[in-house]
Amino acid sequence: MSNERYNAAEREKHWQTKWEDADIFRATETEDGREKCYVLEMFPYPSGRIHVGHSRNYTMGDVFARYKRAKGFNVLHPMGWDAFGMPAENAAMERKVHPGKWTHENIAVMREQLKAMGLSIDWSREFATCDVEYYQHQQKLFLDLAEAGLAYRKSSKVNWDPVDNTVLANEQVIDGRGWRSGALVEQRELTQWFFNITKYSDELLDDLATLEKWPDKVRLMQANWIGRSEGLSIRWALDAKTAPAGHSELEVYTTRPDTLFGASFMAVAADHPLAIAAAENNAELAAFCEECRRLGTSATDLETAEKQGFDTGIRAAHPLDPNWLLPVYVANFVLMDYGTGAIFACPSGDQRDLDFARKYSLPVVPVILPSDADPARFEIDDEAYAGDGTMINSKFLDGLDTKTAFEKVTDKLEAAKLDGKPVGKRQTNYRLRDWGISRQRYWGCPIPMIHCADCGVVPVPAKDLPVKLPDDATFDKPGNPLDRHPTWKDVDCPKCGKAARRETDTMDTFVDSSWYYARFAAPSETTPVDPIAAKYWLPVDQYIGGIEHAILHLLYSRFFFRAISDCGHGTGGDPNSGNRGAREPFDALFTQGMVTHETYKSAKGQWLPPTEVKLESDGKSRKAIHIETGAPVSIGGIEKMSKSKKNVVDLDDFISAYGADTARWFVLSDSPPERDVLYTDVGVDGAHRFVQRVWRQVDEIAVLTEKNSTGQPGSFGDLALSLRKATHKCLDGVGSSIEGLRFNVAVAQLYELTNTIGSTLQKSKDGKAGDGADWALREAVTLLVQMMAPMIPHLAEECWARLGNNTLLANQPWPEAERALIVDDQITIAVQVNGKRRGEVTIARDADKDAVEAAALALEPIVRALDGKSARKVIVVPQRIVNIVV
RNA sequence: GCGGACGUGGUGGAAUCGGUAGACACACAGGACUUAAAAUCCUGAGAGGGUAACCUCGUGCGGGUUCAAGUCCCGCCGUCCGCACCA
Repeated sequence: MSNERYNAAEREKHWQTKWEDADIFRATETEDGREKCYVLEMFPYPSGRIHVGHSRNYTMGDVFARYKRAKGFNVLHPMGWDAFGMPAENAAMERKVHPGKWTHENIAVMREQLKAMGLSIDWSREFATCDVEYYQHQQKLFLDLAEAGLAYRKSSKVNWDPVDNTVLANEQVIDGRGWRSGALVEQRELTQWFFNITKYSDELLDDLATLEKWPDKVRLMQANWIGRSEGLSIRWALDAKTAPAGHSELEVYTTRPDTLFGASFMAVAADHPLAIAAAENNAELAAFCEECRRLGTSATDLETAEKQGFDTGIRAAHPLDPNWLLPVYVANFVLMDYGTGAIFACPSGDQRDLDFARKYSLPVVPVILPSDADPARFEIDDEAYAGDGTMINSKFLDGLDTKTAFEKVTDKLEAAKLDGKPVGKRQTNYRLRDWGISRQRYWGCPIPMIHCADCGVVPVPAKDLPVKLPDDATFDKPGNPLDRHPTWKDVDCPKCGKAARRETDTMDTFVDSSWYYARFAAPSETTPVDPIAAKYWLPVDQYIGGIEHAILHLLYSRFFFRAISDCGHGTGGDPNSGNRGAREPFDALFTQGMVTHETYKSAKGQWLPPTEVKLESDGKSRKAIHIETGAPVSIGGIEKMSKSKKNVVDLDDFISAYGADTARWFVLSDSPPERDVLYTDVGVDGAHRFVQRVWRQVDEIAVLTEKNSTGQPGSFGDLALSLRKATHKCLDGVGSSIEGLRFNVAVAQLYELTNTIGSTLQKSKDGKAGDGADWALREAVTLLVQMMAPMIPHLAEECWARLGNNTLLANQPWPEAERALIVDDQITIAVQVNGKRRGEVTIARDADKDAVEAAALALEPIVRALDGKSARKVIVVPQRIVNIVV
């Protein structure tokens, strides 16, 4: 017995080189007879280094890709870099390093880290979105979208830092102040580029139903995000005595016209034209509107802020009762972006309206009676009732149900006239807004447009692409480096030839990630998306990434792929014919959980990395001290591994200590993949022990069986047979677990088989194993190694070789389980009395109900539990359970 | 604030369709091997009661549906994710 320890560091490198030399992970260009399978993990932002937290996503994708390859699929498993973005520009400002240099250095490090994990990636297709070879195509896509009217300019709000004179991202606004300057942030209007995603609202919503391999929760979140609603727009006449000049009506959108008799006030956004007009000669109101603008642009801030309003003094006439005048407020919770930027409020039916009404002592009239409420006693206290019911206090609607009332009011208001036009109009509304893609930053894809004083906005002619980022930009101060570059924006107008200026906005990085998966199909093509390759490879068969992308990235990608397809860049469909090609980019989606880790803080409140902390335990409580200073360290909460909290375990450190296989095994073990997994040293030790244990086991069995490795014996003893059954059941189970991405279950099944092999091996060594045991052992470890191969591929190769094979395991087909060994003729099912388990019966698998019932009733514990009483009813679910009801 | 999810032993979790709750692992305890330790191997264990056979309770909390609920429904509590310029 050799029994040497498996040297992961050395052997992993060895097998990675073998795979690379054999070039086995390179995908074919197109069709090769096999069924295709495109496996993709959301590509990383090159932030610096890869930590164990990142590695989980890639490991999962890799297990799936390797498994599918073994199952005979033509697998495409590429990798690239989502390489534009703010951190590079921040690094440039802080460390005086060019964003491109910083990014490419990070990529170089991270590429090596990913390679050290032994991923089955086709590296020949790698690209970074910040390279002109990629973004030039994105510029072409932009031009085509603009041509098709899908990219356009309009005014919208940004967070403005008045000290740094720069636009801030939402995450750069902390408690209403700029993160660098500390200045109070204000909203400012800028003309910016937008993609017309709302044109696709209905398609994006309706097609969610076809995404059967997406998690329901993601589909639901997207549906709510799009937020299609059927409602009514209503024009309210303004009281001429109180309205500002030129304003005679106020249009609101509502999904609940049935509650119109519960209306108690109107509210408009601070930027609503009526608010602006009213503020002109009302300084207090103007100040209030200014205050609303100071909240910045983030929805979280706007909606969690205390509800505040200001009475404009304007009064609006109720559309169903011209003598009923309602006050018009400016309210900080009404958003200009949604509907018409104005609402009528029914406090009894909407919590936000109710809170507001209570605060400003406005009337609260209940108009809907819940079906289970007592009409005499029903009243609204501090909880609004938004559900359905019977109309009350609503004149001609009284007694109707909510839906009928909706129809009746709607019909009436559609027929009613104000200034000769209908008061009400049925309208489908969406919460989804067009996608603003302009960023006033350097490190992004330049928008290929030119501003000419005479010709207006002129697209850069396709022949003049790419519009390259200048290398000699300066990053010493805030603001847009493209805008202040001395010469870059100077260009001649392509139309009239006069001096003009380039667009200095760059694109949102979400644009980069909205089509990269299509580029992977043919990453060197001269057109953005090669229709032949795309038609073959798309859609992505299995997409894997974090749940945090459930809405934006995935929705943008679904939109962008449709939009570019409709401009002729998709999978070869013809937008004008019935065949529009593939519409959805991702056929199956899996959202994986994060790797979490404890956090540590010094007495001064600084985050400390785990490497600088020593943990001590006296069995009951745990203490942490700072290794260098010996100072006490407070142990904080368990949070997602992130650079900012420093609770990361570097992948290089991990691999040099334990090897890539241990890392892979660890992140797959225990936690279900869609849930978070907690990183602990003891958990890692456990994973590492397993890797070593498998190696020992294979080594021992190889030694034990190499002398007598004869053909399959004619008969097997009980022990050999039960090992064979365990092995083939495991094979069946692991296959379907990987297929269903239930990696933690696959891991448990492999542990179980290893345990069975271990005990059989022990008996064999003791000479008590009986007929065929050695052969069964060899079969078991051989299949074990093949099953482990997708998860811990290096060790599997090593074991494969140790078992005498001179082929690469990565090229072997997935083994087939023997059906006869999987199905038992005898099964054990539980027997309950009144739902409580009182015994179990072992019976032929195909026994009929009567036989099962008879056997169950004859069981000694059942007879005892029945205690002479006769069964009232016996429920027999074949192959599942017997329940005797007395 | 709005939208979405999750909650099972000391710990991570399993239970694929409403059908034996706690697979598998970690930690722990006892034993074997060893001069000793490490490593390895074996055994034990949800809680409570009982010499034992066995009994009772038990999947965040409170209700409900069902022969049967971790699983379905209603309400509550807690944690996490997203909210449009972080990626």
